[in-house]
Amino acid sequence: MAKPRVIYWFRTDLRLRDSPALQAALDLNPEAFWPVWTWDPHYVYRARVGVNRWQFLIDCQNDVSKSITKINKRSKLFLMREAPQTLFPKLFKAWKITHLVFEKDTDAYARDRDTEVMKIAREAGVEVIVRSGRTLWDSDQLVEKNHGKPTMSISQVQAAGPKIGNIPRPIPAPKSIPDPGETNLDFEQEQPETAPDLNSGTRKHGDKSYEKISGPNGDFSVPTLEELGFPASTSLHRGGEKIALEMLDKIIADEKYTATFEKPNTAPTDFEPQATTLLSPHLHFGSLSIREFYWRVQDVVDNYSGKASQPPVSLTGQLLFRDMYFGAQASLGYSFGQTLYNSHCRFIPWHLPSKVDHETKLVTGEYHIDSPLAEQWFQRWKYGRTGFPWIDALMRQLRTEGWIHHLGRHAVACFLTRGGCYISWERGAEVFEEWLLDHETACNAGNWQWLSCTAFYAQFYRCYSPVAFPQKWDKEGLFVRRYCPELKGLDKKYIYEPWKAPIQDQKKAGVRIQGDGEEEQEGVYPKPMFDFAERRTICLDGMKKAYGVGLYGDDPKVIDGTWRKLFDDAAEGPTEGNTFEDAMAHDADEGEKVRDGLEGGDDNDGAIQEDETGAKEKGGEIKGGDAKKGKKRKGGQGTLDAHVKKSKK
DNA sequence: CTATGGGTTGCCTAC
DNA sequence: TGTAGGCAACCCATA
Repeated sequence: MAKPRVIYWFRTDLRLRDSPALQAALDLNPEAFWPVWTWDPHYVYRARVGVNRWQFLIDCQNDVSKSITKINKRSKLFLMREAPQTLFPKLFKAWKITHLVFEKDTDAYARDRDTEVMKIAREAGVEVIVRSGRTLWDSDQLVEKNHGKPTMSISQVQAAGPKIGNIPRPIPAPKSIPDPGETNLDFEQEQPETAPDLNSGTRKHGDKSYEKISGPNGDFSVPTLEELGFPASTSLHRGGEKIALEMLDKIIADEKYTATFEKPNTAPTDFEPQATTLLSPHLHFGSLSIREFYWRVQDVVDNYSGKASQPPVSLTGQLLFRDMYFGAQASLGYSFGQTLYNSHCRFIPWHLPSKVDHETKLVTGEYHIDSPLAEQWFQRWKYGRTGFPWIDALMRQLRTEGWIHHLGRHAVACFLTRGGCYISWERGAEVFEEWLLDHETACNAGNWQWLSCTAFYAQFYRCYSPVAFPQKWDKEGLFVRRYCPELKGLDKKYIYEPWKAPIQDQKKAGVRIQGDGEEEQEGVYPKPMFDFAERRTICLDGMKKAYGVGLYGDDPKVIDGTWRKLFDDAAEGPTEGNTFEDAMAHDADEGEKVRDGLEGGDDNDGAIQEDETGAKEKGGEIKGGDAKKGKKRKGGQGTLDAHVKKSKK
């Protein structure tokens, strides 16, 4: 019998140490062994990936490639610029492959992709070996032990996990890797569908990564940002297994930190160094094994002489949350990443709701601009120009460095959704998806649902203040001064509410608090975009109302638009509730028309119609007639006074 | 069935 | 400077 000819398919497991799937591949004792990465157009064009995360991925790929070459100088990571679904059938044949091995991935798209690849392999007579390794416990098993239901609380994970068994100890990196076989390719490269390209806004020129299947030099090398058309990374956080293990070593060496870590007591305002581990991007790309992290920490905890912290606040507790979100996603699939058709996500009539294709039941990637004012708030939030320094500093840190502290994420997420703007959590999740180095679909969607009180968490009356919360950690405002340098000279008395600084103080500090942040101006910081206390009250009322109505994303009333009957106009959000009698008539239509009907857009197309550039900055346009028109049309949407009065009755 | 306590990470005021 | 209780009130697991 011929010896195995094996492709090991790297995906979110960019490491050599503690990779159960890689070990399984090597255990086949292959005659020829190709470590492969497929440059999937779905990731390149259809996922939101900012330049910093591209760099991190490339770092990880280069590092794993180097590590392979170190063990066998004839081998490396063979990066092929084509979708796996079309590449593999050709590759199986050309290289006479007998086995395909990879780590299990429960992301919704990954499942579809892998199902297709497994079918292709079966047809080609190639044996597929899949090993779980991305989470503490296999997510499907976790769901099974949770009575077949998505894991929606940490106590469920703590009950279900141990029923599967103990968390395995990490296995060492392989000491040898067999030679690859031939690497000639005598087939054509399938050209990808490049549109829509969700990353076109970041590219400075067109993507060149599909010009040749083996790369510009024909050596299967890892792409460069230049090849992808992106500018240079702006983050100092770097990827790769080597770096990840060094970081872990450093953390573990500090026994007290490791054993007594309590997440809620770490300061979100700390920078250089940050208060948490910064290992999350490595867990995402797999440059660090989750079991490696778990056991290195657990061993310190077990040997600690003092009082160690416990899950869920401890370091290992953080990993449980990750498994919880993975379990929820494994069970709910695509719907976990959106509100509509999500059986476990509460329906709240947020502003800027996602557009949904009712045939596929999936969000389209676009959204309805039901309120120009909300859109303006959203843009100001995204680019760190809200006029609230704590929020702006965090958003600027996120954009330039790709990472913010977990509690900082709480602050900006609460502010955008239930505690300020009343904008859909899905808008915020998209921004995080683009900018976070550690973006993990399951964790991102889960945490946004948590913070917006649509799932996992329900105490919506606990609301983060953009002034009081950072005061708890950083009275001097050092964090704000670092990321909003125009406020550097301001007295600490005003650092979180600069609009209160008298004009003399502003002059002394060399900053003027004026304008709406639409355009950046040297020495100018915008006024706050709303009165936070007022907005907090309005949002709280809206949440109370929506909780009372009690709809979830898969409710027929949510899908067909009749949810409006259950809301009145006192509820914040584009409800136009029971005063909008004709809305139902429009909703009888199918598909996109349903959502269009929901707009109640009859005579105001100019004000509410979004266009291709809708998500981009609109300059002064919003502020002009449109904003006024929107306000008027919504009758209370932007009229804070009316809402405040109503909320006080 | 109801009652009760807990839930990784709120804010404010009083002592 | 730290802590307790009120605030208004959510869901869920358990008894």
